[in-house]
Amino acid sequence: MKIDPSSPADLSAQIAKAIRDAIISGALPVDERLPSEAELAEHFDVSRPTVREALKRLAAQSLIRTQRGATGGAFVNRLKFEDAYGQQITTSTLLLSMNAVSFATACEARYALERACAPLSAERRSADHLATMRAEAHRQSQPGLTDEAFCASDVAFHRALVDAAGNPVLSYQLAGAVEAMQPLMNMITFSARSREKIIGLHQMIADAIEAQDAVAADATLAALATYTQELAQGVIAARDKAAQ
Amino acid sequence: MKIDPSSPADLSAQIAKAIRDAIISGALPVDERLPSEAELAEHFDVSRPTVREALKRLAAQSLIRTQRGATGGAFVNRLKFEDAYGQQITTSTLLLSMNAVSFATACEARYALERACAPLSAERRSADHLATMRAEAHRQSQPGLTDEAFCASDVAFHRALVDAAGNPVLSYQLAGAVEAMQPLMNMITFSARSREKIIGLHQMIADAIEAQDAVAADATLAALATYTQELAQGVIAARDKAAQ
DNA sequence: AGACGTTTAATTGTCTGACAAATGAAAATT
DNA sequence: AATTTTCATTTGTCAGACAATTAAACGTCT
Repeated sequence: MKIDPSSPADLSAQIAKAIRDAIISGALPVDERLPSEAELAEHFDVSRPTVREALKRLAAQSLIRTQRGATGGAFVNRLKFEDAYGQQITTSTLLLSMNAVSFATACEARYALERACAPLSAERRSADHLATMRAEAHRQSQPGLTDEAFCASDVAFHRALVDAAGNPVLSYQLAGAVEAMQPLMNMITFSARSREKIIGLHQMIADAIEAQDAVAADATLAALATYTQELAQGVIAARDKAAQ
Repeated sequence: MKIDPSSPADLSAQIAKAIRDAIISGALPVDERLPSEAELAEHFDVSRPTVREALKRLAAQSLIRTQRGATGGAFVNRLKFEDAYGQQITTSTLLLSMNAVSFATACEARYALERACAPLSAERRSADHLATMRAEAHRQSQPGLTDEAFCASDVAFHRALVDAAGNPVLSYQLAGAVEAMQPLMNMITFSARSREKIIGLHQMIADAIEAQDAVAADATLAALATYTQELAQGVIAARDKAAQ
């Protein structure tokens, strides 16, 4: 293969793209061993450091893994949902923080997505997921909980709700949406009363899921979305007032 | 700063993580210039190639951009929705193809997500988005269209439907779900009759969105989901039969 | 012959030093 | 003052070397 040396892009970026395309197209199947760095360098007519930079780019996307030793090398990595979660969360978090995405926009997206899988969760919920939801709701009611811990438990609750749908693709898609919201949620100071109301809604959601009542679950999620927006608006209004 | 040389992880991975954490935490704001490669090498007590491998990892995630020249260097990149789309699509596509995700699972996730934003699309649709949907529906009715072109137009139609919700976070989340489905959809051979039915449903969706009728849009999307699953089941059944 | 230690070859990880290319700033020239 | 030239800085690339790791091949002893 040849690489265009007159292209404006870095050689390592071009090589990474070539290998990435081969992986996506299926030309390089999972667990296939790539040629050694020395062979790749000769093949693309570049030096080994350049090849290594390309491989590191792919490793950063979890597309390959490397192993040292006699039978080592770079192998096409089976992308796990777990790996994809991490990347999704990093990307989503940065997208929200770097693009001045409003709380309202992010919150709307989050609850729209959650409501999408609520009917499926109601239909398929296992005892495990229900137990997790109950446990988190109970944790949230404990006194002395910091706002951060409350938010973390909130994320765990909603994560269980989403996982209950039993669709890994949905879980993966929503992981970013829910977890990326946490830094924004952490800005909210929860009063005892607002916590009480949220916990009450959480319990209602758990009840609806347990009863396999999709309509009730959807309605309660909608109420939670509305209430969360109200809380945030209060915080924003107070902050704006203080800024004056 | 110091890097643990006894850690099992590569030095470049550790350095990349340190810088990535600094970006995520906000310690390194957008457009901030990182120290030069030579300075980073001295700072982390490693060689320049090692620093470069770390920077390439970050560049692969669009976290930094680099520029040559006197005032060049590596800068913290403002992550654009556009960049995030690309990564999302790549990741989602590979997740589906590498993990033997069934068509049913992927399809369910896709339509669940789409139905989540249909009410918002109905409420906020602009003339632009409606025009795109109409144009794609019309393109789909043209004779002589290959299955691939039909699928591509299908993606464009649904993309417009999602974008009509006017929520960039939702658009970003759904881009992966919809586009990653395309390779799976391309496996389906569309008969003239099935195309006709799909186009009819598309037109009904466009009508509902235009009329701002969220309920009708949701119902039609549900019908489309069911029909798509039926088509796929037919293909799978035929394939299994041929395999015997 | 079989179990166990040793050597060896292959491969990635890291370092050093060097040069090319780009680029903006400073200096020189018109 | 405007333009050109020079220069310093920084990234991009290369060549070569050595260390670390690993599994297979080889020998040795029982």
